[in-house]
Amino acid sequence: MRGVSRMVRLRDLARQVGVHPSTVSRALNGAAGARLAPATRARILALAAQTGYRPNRLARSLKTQRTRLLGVLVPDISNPFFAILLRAVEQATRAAGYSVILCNTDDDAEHFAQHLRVLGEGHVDGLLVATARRGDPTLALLPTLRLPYVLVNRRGDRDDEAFVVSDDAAGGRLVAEHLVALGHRRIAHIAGPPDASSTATRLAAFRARLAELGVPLADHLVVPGGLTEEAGERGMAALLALPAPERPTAVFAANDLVAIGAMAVARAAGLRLPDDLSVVGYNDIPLAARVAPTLTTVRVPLGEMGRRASELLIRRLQERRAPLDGACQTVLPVELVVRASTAPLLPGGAD
Amino acid sequence: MRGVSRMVRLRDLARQVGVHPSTVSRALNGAAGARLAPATRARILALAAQTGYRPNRLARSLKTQRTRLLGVLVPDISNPFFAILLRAVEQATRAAGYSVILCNTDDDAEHFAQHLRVLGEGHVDGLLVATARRGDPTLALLPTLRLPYVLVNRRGDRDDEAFVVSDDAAGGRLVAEHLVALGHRRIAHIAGPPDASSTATRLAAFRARLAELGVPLADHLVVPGGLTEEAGERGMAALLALPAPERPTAVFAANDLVAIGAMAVARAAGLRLPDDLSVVGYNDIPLAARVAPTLTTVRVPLGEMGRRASELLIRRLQERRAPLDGACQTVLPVELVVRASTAPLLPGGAD
DNA sequence: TACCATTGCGCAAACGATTGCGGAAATCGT
DNA sequence: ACGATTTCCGCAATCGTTTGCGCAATGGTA
Repeated sequence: MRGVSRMVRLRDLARQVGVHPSTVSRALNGAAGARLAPATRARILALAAQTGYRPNRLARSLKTQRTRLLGVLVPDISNPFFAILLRAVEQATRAAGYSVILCNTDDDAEHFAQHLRVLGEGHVDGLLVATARRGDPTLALLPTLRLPYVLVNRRGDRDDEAFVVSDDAAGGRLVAEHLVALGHRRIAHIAGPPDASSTATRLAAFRARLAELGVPLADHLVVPGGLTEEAGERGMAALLALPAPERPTAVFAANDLVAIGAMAVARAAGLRLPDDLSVVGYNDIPLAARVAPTLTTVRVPLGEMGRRASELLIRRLQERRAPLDGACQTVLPVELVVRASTAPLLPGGAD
Repeated sequence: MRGVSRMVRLRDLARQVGVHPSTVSRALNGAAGARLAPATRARILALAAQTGYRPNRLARSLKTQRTRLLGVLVPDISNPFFAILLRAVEQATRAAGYSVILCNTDDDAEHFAQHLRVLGEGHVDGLLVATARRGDPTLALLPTLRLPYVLVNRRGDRDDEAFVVSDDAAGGRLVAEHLVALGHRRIAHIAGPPDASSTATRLAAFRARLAELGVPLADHLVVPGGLTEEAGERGMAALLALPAPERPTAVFAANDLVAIGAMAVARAAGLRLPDDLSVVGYNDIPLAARVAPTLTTVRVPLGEMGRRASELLIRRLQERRAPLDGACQTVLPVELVVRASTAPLLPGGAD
């Protein structure tokens, strides 16, 4: 009705070849154990190729209950961290024959719930969730959709969920050790969202390791932040507002973007980096090696994380009702990358 | 079959209320001119709310031929430019009740064609294409899908296509004028893909304006590049390999990422920026204001572009077969943002 | 020739919604 | 109280596939 020539349907092929539609379906899908005369199959395939027949996915999906579409929920796609994660996910899922529906939540429960409502209406086979926040009641809606899902980068409240994350605790400890080894004693943190397991775990481990090393993290040197450059600016502004003797000599930022925002404000305030102030980021996005000074940070295997999560989800789609064994909960190792934004506390001090 | 309790269907509601499924459909869709007893409608709506009924989108889409899904094709989502564009698109389409299927093409014709094949199978209502490349034969597949589409950021070969782009010609001219005004005479360009209308148009206008100003662009100072930091590194390396007297005093990079890569290499080679070398980027991604030195660039209204393109596509979806009038081809203005990466040619020169 | 296996393919019922049409019931005017 | 309208809603077809079941040939064996 809508175009000049309607789309060619299975039924049309059947009529032209002179067989029943079901036969065409079997010929095209090469169903296992399809008892079908090679000659007929050949005639059908030839005509299909010639007419450029493409099966209607909607109809197929309605019947088979599988769409080969995956929903991916991320907080903010303009954040390079999630963009790179998404890229890896898209590549891995495409290789497996799936496409991706992108959902941006802005870390907002209402947006999250709204997306979940849409996704639950049957257009996706499974979910990849990078937006989990602990204690978020809307996260509990997830299991009610009866869709397989895998959490990525952030864990949720439950212990029986599939997830692929990186070792945030180890990352937090590495940063603590690095800064203390450089001689820093007044150390600050610009925090991420307190309810994201990734940033919360980092902070907890950072704090614990500092305490172990005899340099406890002062509460007033932990300022609230976020995941953006603006958050870094605000956080650093708060730290600079402290009386001079209380100001930190080193700052651990929730992520690289926050670190970059913080460095901009510090420099604008006349501080020399890293001499007057050491800054550490997190994630090692490509940019971290480009800013001046180049950023000391913790490398998270972003591509690996996206790929593993995608593969896990797809595996779980195939073997429905697979039990949740250890292979479904993955923690990937991280690595400290020392660059030019951190330096020993006292210039000239040997150790 | 698959869960404990099956999903509740239209038919189930009908049975419980004691009406025909078609009545339930009419009650829920509030069809215009739906003659329906308020009491029945109320009973149906109440039960629907109580059971948390959600219509099956696949079935609905099969019948109505509309999925409320849009395909978005971008070259590389990990490039902040496209990530930000995509974010704007996602926001605008969500507001209109559409979701987005993300397709990464890596500027590769084979990937593009592959995605197009999938998208043509009926899961999307329309396409937003940010990957157009002139002379690309696979781009000609686009109209064969019989799907409405809008090109964004890059134009194609045809004049009768809907598009929303920014004024690349004006951008190229602005950069030319800026650099010449600063006194530069040996000016280089690290090019983007020659078949992307955006970068090609910029270069052509840049070259033309330079010629008008009496500072023609030397062919050997136009080096091939790309859109990534690596491309910027390679491009700058090529320029630095020139004998010293031929080296440029200013470089216009295809985009901000390329500029950042180029600056890193230049600095590593011992050049002081901007004193020894001025660098101009393009797009004004958020990062451009964060690198050191902060980057002179051309601001492209990215959010506006994504929003306008989305709205245009959605409008064209609604009024099918709308003629392609002027409102379907939009060119958005750009603006030069002067920061610290460009400086007058001769330090101390008054003008 | 009769019988059984096997192969090839058609039939029809799904999947879960939407929608033009028409019949029955309610309402109205006289 | 009766015909003409109007209002409400059911019927059945449709969207384009997939798939269990079973009928008719075909081929092989006794």
